[in-house]
Amino acid sequence: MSYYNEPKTERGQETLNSLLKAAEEIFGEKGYYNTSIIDITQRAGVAQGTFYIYFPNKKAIFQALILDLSHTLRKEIAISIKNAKNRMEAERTGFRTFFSFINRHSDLYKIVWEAQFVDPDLFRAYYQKIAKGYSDGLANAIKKGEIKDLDTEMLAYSLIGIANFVGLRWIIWEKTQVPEKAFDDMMAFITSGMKKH
Amino acid sequence: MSYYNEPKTERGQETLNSLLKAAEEIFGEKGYYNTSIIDITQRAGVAQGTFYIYFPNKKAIFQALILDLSHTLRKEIAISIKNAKNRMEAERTGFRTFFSFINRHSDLYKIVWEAQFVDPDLFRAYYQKIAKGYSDGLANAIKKGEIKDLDTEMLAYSLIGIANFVGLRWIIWEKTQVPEKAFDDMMAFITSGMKKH
DNA sequence: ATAATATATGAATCATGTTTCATGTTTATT
DNA sequence: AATAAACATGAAACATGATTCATATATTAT
Repeated sequence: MSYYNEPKTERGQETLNSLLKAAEEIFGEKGYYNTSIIDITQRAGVAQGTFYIYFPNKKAIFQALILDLSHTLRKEIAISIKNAKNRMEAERTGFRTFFSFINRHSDLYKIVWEAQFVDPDLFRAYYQKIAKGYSDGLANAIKKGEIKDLDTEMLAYSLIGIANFVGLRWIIWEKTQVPEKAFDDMMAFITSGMKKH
Repeated sequence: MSYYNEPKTERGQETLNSLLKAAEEIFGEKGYYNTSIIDITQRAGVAQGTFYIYFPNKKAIFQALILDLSHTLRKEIAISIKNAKNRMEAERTGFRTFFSFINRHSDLYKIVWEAQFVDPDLFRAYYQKIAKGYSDGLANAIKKGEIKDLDTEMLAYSLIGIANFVGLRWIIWEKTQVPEKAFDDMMAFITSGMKKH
């Protein structure tokens, strides 16, 4: 299931890429509703009509971006925590990767949040998929006795919430890294919240 | 500083109230950008032009709603935690009040999140104000030795993040209360994350 | 080289929505 | 009761932007 028309030639693929790249940039800058097809095609360097060769409508390119983001982010985090020795180490590495990711893609961070208004079901699916993977990892850690036996779904959403709002405070608003002291304290808070006795 | 023209008569005050109420409902249902002035005036039962007697433009009524929400929510939480015996009890009560509030105002919950795209500065100010009050309360608890000495701003944003995403998962998406087991586990997580040794 | 397919163009077509304004009605003031 | 100030109306002016389409060019297959 794809939100765009698969190009059959090299040239077509390049045009599609230009459109996606332009859309990502401008949606990140001005938001979905303040972005016009003209904005996108102009930055991509193609005519207005060309847009509709690849996408049936404006919403479709937004949806395509969300899917792409979701995939890239989850993959990047999964790879980064692959070799963690235990759950606590996985959490620390996962948070680092997430912050690094939104640092490099602050435009996509905004895109995901706006999805709540452009396509609520997709927004929900996005977080549900992340939360599902998170929950499973936590359930595993509980089985191994690495952390307390708490409701894993609640825990997943809590940790996602922490990541999002701490990221919002420093990376999105301040355009800086999360200060080391804040990061360490955050991990201390999470760690003692989850660890046994 | 106000975003609307103060009515001088009883009749004017009623019309203003109708407009605000209608806007709150429709913004919550369809989002800011999918709501037209016609939608608002129709539901309020007044003519299109009447809107501009009270608000200079569409954005202004949205901003007025945010300010109103911000004020009501902070006040409600402040009152609810006034008589808490200690910080942990204040947290538990504060979370309960927050969830109850968004349960009664799920439309306003959506309005605040959309503010990020309609008026980013106002969105930021909204959370900064909440975070500031939260931080101060936490700093006080640290001084009293009730909780660990952690970066209070980080802690404030983390707790706001937890509340928002757990609320999103159950109250907004599922339209139910947060299950008791999840709520208790959430408080257990937060409590052991903050308490000393 | 020719036909078939894919890609590209941009002006025209729809569709919508914000804001203004000339005019009329209601309420408060004297 | 007369006058001024507030409030209300809805059609017109103004602005924008998504989508379609007839036409043209480029690429691939035969």
